[in-house]
Amino acid sequence: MQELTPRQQEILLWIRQYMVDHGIPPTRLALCAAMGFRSPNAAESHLRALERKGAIELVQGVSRGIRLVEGPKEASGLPLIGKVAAGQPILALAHIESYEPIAPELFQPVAHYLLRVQGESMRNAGILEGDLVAVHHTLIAQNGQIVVARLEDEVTIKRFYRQGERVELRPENPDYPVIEVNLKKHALHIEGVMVGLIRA
Amino acid sequence: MQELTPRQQEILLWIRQYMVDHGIPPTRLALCAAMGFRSPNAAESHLRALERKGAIELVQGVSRGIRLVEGPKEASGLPLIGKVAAGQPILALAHIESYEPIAPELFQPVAHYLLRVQGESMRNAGILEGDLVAVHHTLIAQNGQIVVARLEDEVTIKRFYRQGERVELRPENPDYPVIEVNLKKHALHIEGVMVGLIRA
DNA sequence: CAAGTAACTGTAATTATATACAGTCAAAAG
DNA sequence: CTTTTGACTGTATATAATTACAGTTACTTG
Repeated sequence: MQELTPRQQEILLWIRQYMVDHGIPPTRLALCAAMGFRSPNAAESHLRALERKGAIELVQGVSRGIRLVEGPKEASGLPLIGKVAAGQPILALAHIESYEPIAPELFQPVAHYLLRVQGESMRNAGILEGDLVAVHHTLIAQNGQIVVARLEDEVTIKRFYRQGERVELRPENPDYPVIEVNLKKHALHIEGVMVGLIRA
Repeated sequence: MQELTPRQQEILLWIRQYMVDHGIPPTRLALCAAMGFRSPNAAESHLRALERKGAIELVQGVSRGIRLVEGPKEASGLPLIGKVAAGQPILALAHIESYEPIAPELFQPVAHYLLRVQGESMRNAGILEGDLVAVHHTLIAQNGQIVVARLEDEVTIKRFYRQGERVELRPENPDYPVIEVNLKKHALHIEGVMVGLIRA
């Protein structure tokens, strides 16, 4: 799909909303009225442009023959992140293993991606190996929150505690060590906080 | 919605399919052609009957102004079961607290309902208080499976072990007792097995 | 500057579509 | 038996809706 002008984008959004509200696509006259045009031909013109740019499909000679071009499957699920390459953003396309049919809004705050748990370091928090952790992307965490942290090139899920320049990434399993980080010496990035879990 | 005749049901299904295939509702002429009518008025007639019976809504004077009356939300989610009354089936309407926007097929085998976990008896299995357990309805369980069991009037989630007439419902937390049941003396019903978990 | 695109106005013709009106026949229920 | 409902036929009319054709103005790019 090609780049849309602001006006075209506005019209596309309006069409989408109309379909949500009414259950059918709009007519040219409806679009004309909504956009304040004085001629239905302006509406027709815009629809033709949106079709040319690949945003919609028009069915010739069919009343309300407007189809939104569906986005790819990622529009309706959560990406499951696999191996994260050093230095790359976590949501880089190359890291996405699959999309899971899970509504992001199931979680609060909304989830942005899923990570598969490896190991049993968080077992006592009810987080088992193989579970999918739902993560809300944020750069800031509160003490006590379970975070996705990137330490050097390692991505890990731990409970976060910070005091000044000192950070502790605590496991929820006594068999695992606390990871202590001096922020003056080591790079530590918060990638997000855990907002939920799926065991499937 | 009132009872539909077989022909009306057939037409309703056809309308639904048309909308899936074309992204818009059908015209009377389209329905007429599909059903082999010689007059569009037969189509109109059926639509009127479907409207009267509450299966669709017709928008007067609007081309393709046909709306399927949405089924209740249960069509697209999993029921969350609340308090189960003695002697009543678990999926009785009165037990359903809400529907959660979770695809049943996320789990394998497919989930039929959700139960909220109460207490910490299954903590060491990563099942915490407040979690939603996804349950596949079945009357038969294997040893070692986590089941939803009904003992007298109590519904409980435990790990199932059976030997002859003796059943153990084992917690996953040493602070809780094993429940031993003699099937000759007490009624025990398996309501389903756990197939997944959601923490949201 | 010319050409192309975007964003419209204006008008009318053509086609799509819903609906009105009149009717028949069959089956079921009271 | 009568009435009602279901399931259609038949025809025509009125309205909804798309689209064609002609145009203007503003902005951007080569």
